[in-house]
Amino acid sequence: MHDLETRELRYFVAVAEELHFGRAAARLGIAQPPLSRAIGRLERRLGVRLLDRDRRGATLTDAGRVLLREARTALDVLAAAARRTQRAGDATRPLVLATKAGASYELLHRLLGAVAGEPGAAPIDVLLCEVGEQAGLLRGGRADVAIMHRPVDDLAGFGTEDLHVEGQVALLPAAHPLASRDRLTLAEVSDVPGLPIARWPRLDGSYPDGPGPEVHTQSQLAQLVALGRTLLVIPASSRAWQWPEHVAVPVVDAPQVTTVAAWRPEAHSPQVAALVRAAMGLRGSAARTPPGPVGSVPEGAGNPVAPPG
Amino acid sequence: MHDLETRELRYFVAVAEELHFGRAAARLGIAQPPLSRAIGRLERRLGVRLLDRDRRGATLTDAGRVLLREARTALDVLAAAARRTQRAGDATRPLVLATKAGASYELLHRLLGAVAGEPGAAPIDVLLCEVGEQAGLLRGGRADVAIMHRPVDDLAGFGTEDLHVEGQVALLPAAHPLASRDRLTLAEVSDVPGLPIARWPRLDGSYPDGPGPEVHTQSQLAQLVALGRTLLVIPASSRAWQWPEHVAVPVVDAPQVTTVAAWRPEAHSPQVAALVRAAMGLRGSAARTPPGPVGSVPEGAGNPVAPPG
DNA sequence: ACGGCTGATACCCGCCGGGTATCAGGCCGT
DNA sequence: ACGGCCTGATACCCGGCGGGTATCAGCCGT
Repeated sequence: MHDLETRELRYFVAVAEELHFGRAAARLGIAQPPLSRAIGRLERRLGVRLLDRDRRGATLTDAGRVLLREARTALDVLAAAARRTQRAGDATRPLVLATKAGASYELLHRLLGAVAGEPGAAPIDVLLCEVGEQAGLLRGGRADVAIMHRPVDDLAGFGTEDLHVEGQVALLPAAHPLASRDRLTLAEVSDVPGLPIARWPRLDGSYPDGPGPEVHTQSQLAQLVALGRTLLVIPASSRAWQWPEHVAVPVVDAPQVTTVAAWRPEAHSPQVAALVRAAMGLRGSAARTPPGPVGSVPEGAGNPVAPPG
Repeated sequence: MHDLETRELRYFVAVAEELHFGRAAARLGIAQPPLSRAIGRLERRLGVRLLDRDRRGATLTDAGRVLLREARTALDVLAAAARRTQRAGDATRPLVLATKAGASYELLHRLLGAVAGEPGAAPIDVLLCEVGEQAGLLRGGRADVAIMHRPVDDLAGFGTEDLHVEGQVALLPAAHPLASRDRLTLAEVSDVPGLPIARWPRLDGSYPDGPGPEVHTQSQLAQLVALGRTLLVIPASSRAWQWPEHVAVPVVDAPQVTTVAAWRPEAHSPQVAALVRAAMGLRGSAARTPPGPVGSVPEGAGNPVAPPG
C-alpha cells in the first residue's frame, strides 16, 4: 500500500479544520476541485470514509477525527525533522537556549558567563518563553537546551541536569495581614479572602476551577501582581515579580522546585555538552534556600499552585 | 519553504542505510539517476549537505545522521497514522489485544470470558508477543490494548489499569541445593554457580554483561529452562515455564510485579473502554501471592533480573 | 593506460497535480 | 413551486515532475 503523502495530510488537515472544501482550498492557495480530488483519493487509498459531505459543508467521521490527530502530529514530526537537520548542518550555528521570561536572571547571567569560558562552546541565542513553552520548542527542534523546573514542567524524554534546588515563597502586598508572618503553609495561602491565586491553563488549554483570575501570559500575571489583585507562589529566587510594595514569605510545605537544564538526548552534540557542562559548573555556587522544616517533598508530587516566574 | 515529502524521506533512508546509490535504487525498485536527483533536490531544499559522495559510495554527514534518525521516526509516525485511521474506520473490526506469549493463560482466559459478557464489546484478536514488543505495537497502532507488566515494561504515555499484583519466584531444578529453601533473596539467586541467569537484550539491542547465556526469544529461553541451564526469576503466576522437575521458590526482595492493561489514551474508543472495564472486573478475583516480608518495592525501582514469562 | 566502479548529467515520456468550466443536489426566500 | 445559491463532484486541459535509458565524469587498482 502506498504511503501517506505529506501534501495529502496538509490538505486533509485544512479540510478537517475548516470543515469546508472551499475555504480549505482558499487557505491552501489552490482551487477547490483538486482538493476534493485529493481527499477522495486519500479516502480511496485508505479504504475509509474520512468526511461526511453535506449541503452545508463537511463533518468528520470517527476515522477522520483519528486521522486529524495523527496527521497533525505527523506534520509536526516532519517539520521538526527538517528544522533539526538544517540546524545540524550548520556547525557554527548558535545554540538556542529556551528559558522562561521571568526566570532568575542571575542564574541565566552566570550561565552565559560560564559558557563563554567553556572551550568548544558555540554562541548562545537566548529564547524567552511563556510558561510551559520550552518542552515544545525542544521537541520541535527549535531549541537545543531549555531551563525548566521540576516538578512544574513535563520533563519526560529529556536528558536533565539539576542546577539548583529551592523552596517557594508567597508574594503578597506588604499591607496584607499575612505579610508579617515569617512562614506560611499552602493551606493558609490557597484561600486568602480577596487575594485569590491566579489560574494557569492546563496542558489541554482548559482552566482549573477556582475564584482566581485566568491568565495565560507572563505579562498578564505581572499586571495582576503589580495591582495586588492576585497572590503568587514562586521559587524563592524568582524575584522578577517582586515590586517594592510586596513581601515574600516562605511557604514551608510547597514542593521544592529544582531548576534543571534539559535537552533531547538524541541531539546531544558537543556544543550541547559544553553548555550543559558549563551549567553543571554553577551547581552549588548559588545561595541555597534552606528547606522548610517539613522537609523535602517527593519528586512528582504534583504542581505547585503557581508556576515559577 | 516546502515540506519534506514522504517519498524523499523513503529515498533518503534507503541511501543512508545502503550508503550506495545503486543498491538503494535497486532496493527502492527505481533506477539510480532519479534517486540521485531526488537526494540532490532534498539537499538543495534543506540547504544542507546530507551525504559525502565518494568513489566507493557515500558516507553520512552529521546532518545526514540527524535526518536518518528523524526520517525513520517520521515514516513510522506516518505508517502508524495510516494504520490507526484504517482501523478507526472499521467499526466492526476486532480489537487487538497484545500479550506476552508466556503470560498467565489463566488471566487471559478469564479476561476473554469477561469481555464476551460485556455489553458493547467487540470481538478480540489476541496477538502473542515477544518480550517488550507490546509497547511498539501499541504505539504503532497495530494493537488496541496490551497486557504489560510494571516495572518491567515501559509504560510511558499509556493509560493503564492495574489488574494484578504478585511477587516473583525463582525457578530452579528440583535437585538443586537451593530448591529445598522456602524463600530466597535476589543476592542469593543472582550468583548461583553453574546456573547463571539468562541475559535479555536491552532496548538498544545490546546485552548486559554477565555469565548467563544470551537469549532474545521466549522459545530460546524455554529450551534453556527445560534443560536446566538457566535460572529464572518470574512472577509467581507465570508457571508456563515450569516443568515437573522444576521448583518455584519465592524471592522475597524481588520487586512486586503488577500486571496492567495498557492503551494509548488518544485511541480510547468505546470498544477499548469495554475491554478495560471487563479487565477491571477481574481485579481481586485472582489469588494474590502474599507479599514478601520485606514489603512492597516502590514503583519504578528498576527491572527485576528477568522479565516475567 | 585502461577497465570498472562510483555518482552526475542529458534527454524523453507519461502521469498526476493543478487550473477553469460546468454539473448535481439540497435549502431557502420569494 | 420555482429559481437562485450554496455546497461538493465531474470533465477536461496543461505543465511540471517523477521515472526511464543513454551517457558522461572522476577515481581507483591492476
